[in-house]
Amino acid sequence: MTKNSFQPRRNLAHEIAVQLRRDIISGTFKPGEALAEPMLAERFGVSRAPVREAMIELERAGLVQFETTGRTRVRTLEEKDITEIVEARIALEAMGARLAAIRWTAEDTRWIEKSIMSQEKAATGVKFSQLDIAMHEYIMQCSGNERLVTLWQFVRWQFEMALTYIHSLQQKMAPDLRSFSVMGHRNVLKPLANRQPETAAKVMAQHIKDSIEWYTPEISEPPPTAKATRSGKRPIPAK
Amino acid sequence: MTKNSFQPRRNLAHEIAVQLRRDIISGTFKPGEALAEPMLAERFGVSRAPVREAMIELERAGLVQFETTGRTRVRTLEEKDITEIVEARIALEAMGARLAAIRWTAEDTRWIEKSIMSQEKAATGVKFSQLDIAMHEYIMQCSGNERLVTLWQFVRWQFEMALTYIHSLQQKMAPDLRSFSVMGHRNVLKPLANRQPETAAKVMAQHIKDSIEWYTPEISEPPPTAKATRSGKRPIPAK
DNA sequence: CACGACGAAACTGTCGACACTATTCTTTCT
DNA sequence: AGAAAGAATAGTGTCGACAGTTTCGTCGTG
Repeated sequence: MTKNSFQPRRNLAHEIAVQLRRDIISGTFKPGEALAEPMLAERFGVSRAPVREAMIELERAGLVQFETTGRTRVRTLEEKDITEIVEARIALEAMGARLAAIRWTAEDTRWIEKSIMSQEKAATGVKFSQLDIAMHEYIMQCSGNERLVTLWQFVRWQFEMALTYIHSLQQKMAPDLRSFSVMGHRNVLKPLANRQPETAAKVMAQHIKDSIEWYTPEISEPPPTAKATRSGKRPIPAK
Repeated sequence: MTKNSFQPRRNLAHEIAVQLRRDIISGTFKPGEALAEPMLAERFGVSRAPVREAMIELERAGLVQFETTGRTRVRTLEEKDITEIVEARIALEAMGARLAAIRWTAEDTRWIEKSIMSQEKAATGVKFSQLDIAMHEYIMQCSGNERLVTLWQFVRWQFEMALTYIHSLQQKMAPDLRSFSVMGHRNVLKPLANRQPETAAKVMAQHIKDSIEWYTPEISEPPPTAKATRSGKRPIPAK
């Protein structure tokens, strides 16, 4: 695997961005919710400057959106957004798999096999998703294309946020979904290990398309409107 | 064509980012060159705050890079970078063409035909490239996937920057290169107009791959090292 | 002459302040 | 009571300042 040489600034702003990203993905801040700079500054115990920079970093990751007035809100998630995210994932990961197949090593195979074994043992849907995403990330990095990985990261976080709003994953995972996904992963590994770029691309695209078929029917909860989530000042959780 | 609903903050920072992007793409600031915030603040007649935000926006577009110390430099361009950019373009634009073919309209066909006619009349390589990129952008927006377009924009600016360092484009365009490119565009239009997604994706990928084959042999100038460009305080050009 | 240490200059990260604008609440009039 | 107008509250955009750190230039020494 080729290492990704991208290194973000290691300043306060980045730390806050990481923390805030976690909060958004985990649902602490809900879609449509306003993110006021003074509020966040107090929450993290810093001034507004680093918060502002963190906002920009999150906007680029597609987790928040700026209004024309300058206000920032957590990005809302609708049917169309899921479609877009998946289409973007397919575009990037198909190419990622294609390139990864070219440079694939025996060590990479071992890594994936180990990951698949962990996936089979994952107790919850959440845990499984984490392992799933980690595996996809590994393959992307095997592509050796730093830019492709960077672009993928943006989609990845949006995807993780979407997963939070898919109910079924929050509970114990359906055995058939798990075995289906694992089978998909085995199918992906095969052309990679055999160094068949075109097949790897095709199988990866199909795998992503398939796995989302299992999820989407479950996206029942309509994203709460901004008004609904803002009503009543939510107490600021302790840092 | 579906309109892209993304709207950036319309503040000073964004204006500076746009201007600075132009300066980098046009070669006013050269790869490896340090971009000090006070210097840019003076150049644009603003304080450091908007400049800082502009830097983050440019970093996301891949035009500048942060060092671990916090310094910002114009991103360097090497052989590998061109490869990465092209691979990313293929990934995104193949998917873009695939989706665009689904929603393609007669109006879109007219737009492209008009663009191709302009391309045939373009006097310089630079002008041709602009029309070329505009056409690719149009197709991306026809995909109807806002996220795909956003991701593509990042690669696009890096690609434009790379073009600046391809000498042949700066001069009068070789007739055979032009007719070759135009033919490629006609080939792309066909499956789009016929609404053949898979063919459109394949042809678009091939077209990008082909057109870069014509360029790359010309990338002879090694990117100047940071040291070379920093020697002697370059006078700040008037705004 | 090369090289390392020291001091000066420059740059970044963060903060608090202020003007201006958007939003919310209150009051008044129909 | 409902709507419109105005006041108060909250938030954004930008600035200048300061501490800490890096970088650059210079001087002294082997």
